[in-house]
Amino acid sequence: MQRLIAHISKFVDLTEEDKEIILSLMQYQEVKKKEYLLRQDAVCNANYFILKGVFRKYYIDEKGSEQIIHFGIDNWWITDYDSLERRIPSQYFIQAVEGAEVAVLDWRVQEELFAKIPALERYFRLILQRAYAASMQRIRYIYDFSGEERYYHFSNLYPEFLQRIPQYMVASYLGFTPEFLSKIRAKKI
Amino acid sequence: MQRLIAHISKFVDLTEEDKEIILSLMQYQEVKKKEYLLRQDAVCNANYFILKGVFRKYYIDEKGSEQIIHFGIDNWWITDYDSLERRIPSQYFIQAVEGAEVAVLDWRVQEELFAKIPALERYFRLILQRAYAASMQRIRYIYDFSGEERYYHFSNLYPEFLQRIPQYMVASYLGFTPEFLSKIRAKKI
DNA sequence: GTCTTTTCTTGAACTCGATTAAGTTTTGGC
DNA sequence: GCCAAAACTTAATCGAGTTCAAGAAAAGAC
Repeated sequence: MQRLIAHISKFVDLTEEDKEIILSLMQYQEVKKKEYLLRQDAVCNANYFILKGVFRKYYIDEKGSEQIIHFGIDNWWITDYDSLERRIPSQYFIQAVEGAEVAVLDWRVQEELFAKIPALERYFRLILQRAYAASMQRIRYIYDFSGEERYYHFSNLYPEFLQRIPQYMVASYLGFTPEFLSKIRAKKI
Repeated sequence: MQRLIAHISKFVDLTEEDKEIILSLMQYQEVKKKEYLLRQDAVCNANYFILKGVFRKYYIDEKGSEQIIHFGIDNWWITDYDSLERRIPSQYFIQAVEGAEVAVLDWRVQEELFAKIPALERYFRLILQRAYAASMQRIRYIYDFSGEERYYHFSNLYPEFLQRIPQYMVASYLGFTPEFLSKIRAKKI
């Protein structure tokens, strides 16, 4: 849980008392591989800080196949903000790709925490700015580069990550079929 | 400027004094067609609330052509948060598509405003959540639907908007060529 | 009003990546 | 260690959308 405190401290100043309040109001939770933090049609009840592990956020598209829109890794928050804040059913699944540990911030506790520590409201504003910018960047990659280029870019940026998750998930995240990914890899070797 | 106050009030409670502070610290500005609020390589200095008009946020891609990643319309904020917050050169242009009016929140004033009115920090957190969710939704559309489907979806959602902006901008936003858009339209009629 | 610039259209050739339908390899449960 | 399930590969065919090039129409400028 110290990783969470360290992360928040990179963005805003916390007193010792603040840190204790945060630790007392958030839950540590272990998540097994393939376990879900959120399922489609359920209302999202918490924001999760990933202490360790990998999560994927996906939905079932028109054709009935899984489409990954986001990977959550160490030191990122993962949730469906739209469902969480507006208390509406989510369109997404959030599932552990490998065994993981998270810090859980329940939505009812969140308000209490913001009231006690206003700096946290700022922290989340900054986190969201970062997430939003990353999402814009993602759209850029989709538009600017071919599937092959996106794959090389991704594998250069996260080489170790590529080893940890199944290829069909990478293909889904990058927006093409597993068959096409096979073809790209065959070309290279 | 009352539209801005009305908008903020939809998300958080403001006292009369708060409203006065906001109005006193923000600038009203008229923007002519084709004028820029931000250019690539410049550091973004403000967040703009669109009172009236349409803006496009775009960049120059690898091949040297303009790629629109976002349209800003009435009652939305538009800026490059990454550049604004981290004080780094922007990758984007923000340009008025038609004559417009904006409320300007300078980055130096922003901190002052947050200090005086903590509710605003919350307001921007909520705005960003919404923008982030919209961006995710955008990625979904790109992955799930064909160019033709995206066009019909867009034209059903914003029929009047379609009349106001050149078609090549719509094509760029939807992620295909103007030629292809022409073909889609030819089919329909 | 005419002239220039901007925007839109049309058609032919081409390409990236999807689809389908095998077969192969790897992983995990017991 | 064995078997089933999950993950990956290969190859042929097909289609959505690009590219290039040229011309038509619309919108500003003076």
